[in-house]
Amino acid sequence: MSITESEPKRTNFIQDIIAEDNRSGKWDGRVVTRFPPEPNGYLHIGHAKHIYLNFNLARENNGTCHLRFDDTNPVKEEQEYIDAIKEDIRWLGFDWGKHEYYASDYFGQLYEWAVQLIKEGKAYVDDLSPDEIREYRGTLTKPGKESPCRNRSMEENLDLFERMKKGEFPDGTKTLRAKIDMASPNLNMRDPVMYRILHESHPRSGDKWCIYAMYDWAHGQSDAIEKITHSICTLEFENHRPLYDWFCEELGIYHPQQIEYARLNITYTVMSKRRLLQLVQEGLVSGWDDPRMPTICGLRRRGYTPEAIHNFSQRTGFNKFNSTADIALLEFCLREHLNKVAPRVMGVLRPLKVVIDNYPEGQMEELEAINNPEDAGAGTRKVPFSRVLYIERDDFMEEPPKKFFRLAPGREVRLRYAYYITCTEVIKDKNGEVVELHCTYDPATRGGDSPDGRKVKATLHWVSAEHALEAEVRLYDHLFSKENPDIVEVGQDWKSNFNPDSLEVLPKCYIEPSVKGAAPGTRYQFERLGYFCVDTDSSNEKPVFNRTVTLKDTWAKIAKGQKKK
RNA sequence: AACCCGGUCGUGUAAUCGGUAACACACCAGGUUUUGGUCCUGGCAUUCCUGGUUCGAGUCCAGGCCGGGUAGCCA
Repeated sequence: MSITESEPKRTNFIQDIIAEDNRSGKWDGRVVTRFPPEPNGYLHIGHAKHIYLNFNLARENNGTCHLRFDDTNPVKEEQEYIDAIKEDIRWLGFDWGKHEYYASDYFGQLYEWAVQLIKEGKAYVDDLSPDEIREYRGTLTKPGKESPCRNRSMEENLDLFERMKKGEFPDGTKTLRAKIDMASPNLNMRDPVMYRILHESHPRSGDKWCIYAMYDWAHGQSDAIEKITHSICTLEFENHRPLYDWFCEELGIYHPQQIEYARLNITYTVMSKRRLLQLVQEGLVSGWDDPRMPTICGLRRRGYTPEAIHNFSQRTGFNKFNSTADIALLEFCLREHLNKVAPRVMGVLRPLKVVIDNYPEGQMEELEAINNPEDAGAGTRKVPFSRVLYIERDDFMEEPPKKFFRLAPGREVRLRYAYYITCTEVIKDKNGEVVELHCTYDPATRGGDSPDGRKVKATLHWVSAEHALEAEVRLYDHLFSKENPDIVEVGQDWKSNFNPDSLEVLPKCYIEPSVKGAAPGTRYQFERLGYFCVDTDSSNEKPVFNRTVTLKDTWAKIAKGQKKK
């Protein structure tokens, strides 16, 4: 896979740890990482960054990266998500090869290890209810107290645990707990639950089990089974590390190193699975793959490239404190890549009819246009020109303010790759709205250059009315109107910051005919406007384009400044 | 004093043993240009505070301040 490297790759504290381990021979030079998603939802760009981290760390250190589904909670998990997750990782360009694993495949080993801990007096079956467990746990400032079941005999624990497994007890009536320390200042060490009873069919293990391991009991042990060297997770698991270490030590098994780093946050969006699910369920967006969503499938549909996401992952870096990346950086990474690979094309989003009065009626000629000035190998194409054209409404102003270089009455501009035209007449409807322009063209300027050296200050994109393709174009803006969606008026929640203008549908746009028949996912730059890609809703009868991201727009910035004054 | 982790330009990161605070985005100002795009040039922080060690501290020590995480039979 080619990743554009526009700046030297910076190091990070995790790579430093790996480099040191390789120097000291701690893992005999092995590097094995893993991406451990829970199949209970779709992946988002934060996951993409984690995937990028783990697969790259493995690749750059001659190691391997496993894909392991953390499927220990059958209540929430589904096969549908497993398939979608695999598709997303492949699209990002990573390959786990034969290393596809499931925590559910380890249920037997986990059970045996639990029996081992019971035999050693390090785990016990507890009869406390969920409420009682919470009460016995104590609080952040007060130690917990021991369960009356804590000192059951080893034989009784063994018998009870086996009967839990056999399904003799209803959900929630018993748990297996590690016997550690109810007074520990770390709540995770106050006899954490290892198994709960769940009479629930599992997507992979079916009805074989009715006791399911908790995260802390399953995750580290899965890492151990797979001989992971560096188990990388997010900051909120920092408090779990002592427990991660405790299980491996007490069991006397292979002991990977857990390393935590800060999860990704981005301005003007939300990132938690819970919130993304809420947006979908409450119909604020059309689905997980709504092009406004920061999900991988949403970004894909929007027209993002894997390379842009990789570069963004690299540039946001890896650290141990919370921060929020500017969405402008993501958009920069996107433009940077698209600028190099997206073919140029002309499309008019808000059409304004232009008649070239001195151009012969019924005549058509094909003008040569460059496909990508950044890529000489991309070649050229022919664009049809005729007497009636469309230009962008924004490219004409009857009373142009200072610094507006585009078309105005009496003014001459260039039509890209075509001719210089001069506006001679403005036609308005009864409301005073401009509906049509009449212009004259200079035949000597064919191709867009004036032989007499005359200069124009603007070059406009255009499309021949008769030859253009009619298309729907969907414009997207940030999902939320505030940089930090959590800043709200009293009594409101984050959803009150949802940006009502995040989607604008333009049902009747005109695109040059060369894009006809382009498959969904095909990306273009519509010159002077932005990058667009063919949506999955598109058909030959009705092409649909998504605006992936705008071009940088200096004029919009100036105009905004003028408006303020 | 619950415990754990952390604090470097507006934002995100870098600075190997203690040795001129660097890069990118954003922003501002210019240049080039048949995309007001791209590209090019320039501008923009004495590292949370206070003290200490040292010829020398973003880096080491002490105290403070501020931020995040943790009381699921979720992961």
